[in-house]
Amino acid sequence: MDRRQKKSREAIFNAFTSLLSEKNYNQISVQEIIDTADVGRTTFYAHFETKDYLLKDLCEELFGHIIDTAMGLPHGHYHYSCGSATDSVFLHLLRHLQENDRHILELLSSQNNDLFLRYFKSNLKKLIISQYAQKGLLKNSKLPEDYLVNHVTSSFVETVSWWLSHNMKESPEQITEYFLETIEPIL
Amino acid sequence: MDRRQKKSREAIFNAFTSLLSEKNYNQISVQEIIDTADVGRTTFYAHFETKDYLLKDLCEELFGHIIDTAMGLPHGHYHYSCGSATDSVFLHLLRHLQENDRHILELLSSQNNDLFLRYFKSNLKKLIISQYAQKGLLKNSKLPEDYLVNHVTSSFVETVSWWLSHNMKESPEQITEYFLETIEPIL
DNA sequence: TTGATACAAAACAATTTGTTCTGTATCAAT
DNA sequence: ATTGATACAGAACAAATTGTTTTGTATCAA
Repeated sequence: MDRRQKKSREAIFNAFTSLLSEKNYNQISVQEIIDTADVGRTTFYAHFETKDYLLKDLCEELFGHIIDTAMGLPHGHYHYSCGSATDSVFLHLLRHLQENDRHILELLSSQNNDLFLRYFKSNLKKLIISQYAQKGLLKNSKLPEDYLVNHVTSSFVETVSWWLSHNMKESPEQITEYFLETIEPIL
Repeated sequence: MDRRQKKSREAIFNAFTSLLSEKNYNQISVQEIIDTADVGRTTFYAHFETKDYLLKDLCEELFGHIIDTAMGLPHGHYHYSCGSATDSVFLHLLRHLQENDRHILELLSSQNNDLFLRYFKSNLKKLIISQYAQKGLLKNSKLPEDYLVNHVTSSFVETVSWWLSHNMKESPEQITEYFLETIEPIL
């Protein structure tokens, strides 16, 4: 990709991220983003069709990256090693989040919380499916598989959300244990 | 309240609801709401400060009503009667939703899903707290109480959401069993 | 060096927002 | 039935926003 493109795209992402951490998505205008990023109006619309697409692209970069690295990991087997959870994908995800790559934590803690949690969830679901559902590891239950997948996914997202609202006082290991405590009994 | 006020307020709510079921919240302008509701611009702003407040008020009416009637119910004891779930508050809520009061289902199934689910969740949390947490019924566990409250609340909201996405093919009783299956083991 | 392209700047019409004015219709209370 | 209060419609308004278009310049990769 052209250096100029990359630079502009990055500048817009940064401006958008910065604005999102201090005000509501709906209250951010394209004009503000342009001014903050210090790029021309033409440039913005050359990169992003609308503000919604900007959000979508940003989220795909953020969560896509996190989930993809988790996808590459050797598949965990938390359902065999109840309790310890040291090699859970979930623990890996939490540690990754803790590194706060690209201010992702600010976004997940912002007023627009739910905006990002939604994208987080949709990406995470893919991971859950590829790691567990596809292998039939979620079938030992009275519950429909897609209900179970959704439950596990949203429970993890909610766990992260709760963790953030507590200013991440707990360790990733502790949070992983909390999470596994809620889902292991039903798997 | 003045009949005229009630009439205008109702007309705006209906217009808003109708628009929400066919397009995204962000893409609905005050102008559209005004035109659909057939009220003057002055009237709209006399009732609602902004579009966001309109949404907030609508949600409070919708969920406040449902939750309040559930609040009035004799407190359930699902944690004693594992499995049957016939007198669960949750079952009552599902039945209430099924009646589709004021097109609440259309809203909960709309593109703006998460918008309403957030309000649903925040109201539901109050109910959960008043029915269970306050009585210390959620303490038999290794998990922090507020984590547990959040888990139970969001699990129910997710369950409802899943139900809706399945066009509510299952009975409220069946859904209640699914839900209790996921949370009873950890209480 | 060259041709392609990403860009800035400016101008543009169309739309939106929230406010303010004037006059009218409806209300509840006497 | 009359009255005073108020909710309303309609219109006009400035300010801001949106997305597009045009023109010229700077930067790119080859």
